[in-house]
Amino acid sequence: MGSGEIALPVLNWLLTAPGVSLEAVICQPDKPAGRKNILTPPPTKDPAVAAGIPVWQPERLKGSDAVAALQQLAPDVLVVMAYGQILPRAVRQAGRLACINLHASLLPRWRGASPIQAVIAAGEAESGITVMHVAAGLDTGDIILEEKLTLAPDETGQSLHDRLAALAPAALTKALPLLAAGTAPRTPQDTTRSTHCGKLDRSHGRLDWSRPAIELERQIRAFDPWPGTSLTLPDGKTLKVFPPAAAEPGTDAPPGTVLESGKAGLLISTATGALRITEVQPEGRRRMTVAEFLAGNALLPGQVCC
RNA sequence: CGCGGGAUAGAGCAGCCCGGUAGCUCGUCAGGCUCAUAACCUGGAGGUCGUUGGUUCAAAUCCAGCUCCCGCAA
Repeated sequence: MGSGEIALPVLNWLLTAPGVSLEAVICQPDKPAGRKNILTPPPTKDPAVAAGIPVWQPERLKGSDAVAALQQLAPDVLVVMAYGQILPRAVRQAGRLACINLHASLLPRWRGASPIQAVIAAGEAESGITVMHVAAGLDTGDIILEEKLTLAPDETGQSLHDRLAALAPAALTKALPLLAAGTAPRTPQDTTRSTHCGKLDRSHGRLDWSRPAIELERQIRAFDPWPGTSLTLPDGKTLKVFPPAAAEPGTDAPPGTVLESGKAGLLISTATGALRITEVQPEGRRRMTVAEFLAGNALLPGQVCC
C-alpha cells in the first residue's frame, strides 16, 4: 500500500525480489493536478499496472470493497509506505504475519506527514527508515528495525527524500525474513522522545525574518522542493528562494532589511545574523541566480522585505 | 473551460495603453587608467522584437489564431 514517489524503490523491489509475490497494490485515487487540472494517477500506479498487478484505489479505505478484498486475499504481510490514509483496524489485521509501515524518520522522532523536511529544519545529524508495526495511533507502532544515514551539510528535502527512498528496500530486505522466521524484534517507541510534524503547505514556506539566519538557511534546504521557501519584495510581489543560502554575521538593521545586493547575492538582515540568498524565482518567471535577477530588477540596500 | 504573469542581443529587464530609426543593467571583445583588481573610464560587436495571419503609408507597439515557459489554486 503506497501512493507517494518515495515508495517507488520499495514497489520496484517487491515486484522483482526473489521469494516475494506482490498480490495487489493499493494507492490513492487519481486526482486533478497541474495547471490544467488533469486527472493524474499517483506515482505508484503506473509501474504496478505495467507489471500486471491488480491496483485498488478506494476513495476512502474505511468500509470500502478494497478492505473486504484484502481480507479475502489474506496476504502474509501488508507493506505500507506513503499511502496517505489512516488504516482501519480491519486493514491492520489483514496481514497474516504483520502489517508493517516504512516511515522516513528515526522514530519516535518526527511522527507525522513531513519527517524529511522536519529533520533538516531541526538541524539534526541523522535520519533513516523505520520499519514498524502499524498501530492505531499515528506512527506509534512497535519498531522492528531502523536503517540510519547521516545528513550532508547541504542536504535538501529532495536529496534526503531520494536517499531515504533508496534506503527503504534495504530495510525491508532485512525485516521480511525476520517476520517470516518469527524472530523480528518488537520494540515499543519511547514516547518521551517523540516529536511530531504536520502536513506542510506553501504558507509554511514564508521566510520569517524574526527568526535566526541559521534556522532560515536550514528551512530553505529542508523545504526544497516542497513546499518551497519565499519572501515578499518591497513592492509586494513574491520571490521564491532556493538553496544554497548561508547564514552570516549581520548588523542591527531591522529584520528583513537588505544589507547588500550584488553579484555575491542578497544579504538580508534577520533577528540573529544575516541570510545570504543566491538563487531565486520571481512570479511568472523562471528560476535564476540573484545576479541575473538584479540585472533587471532594482533591489537596493536599505529596502525592506517582509 | 479554475485564476493569473510572461516570450525583445549571451543573461536579466524597459519600451506596448498614446503605432513612426531598438533602449537599460550585466556579460563579452578592444583600448585606457592603476602597484594591482571582480574597481573605474572610453569604444566596439551582438536582436528576422516566440510564431502565423490581419489592420495600416508605416507594427515590438493595435486585432485574431497558434506554440512554448512560469506563478497561484487544487
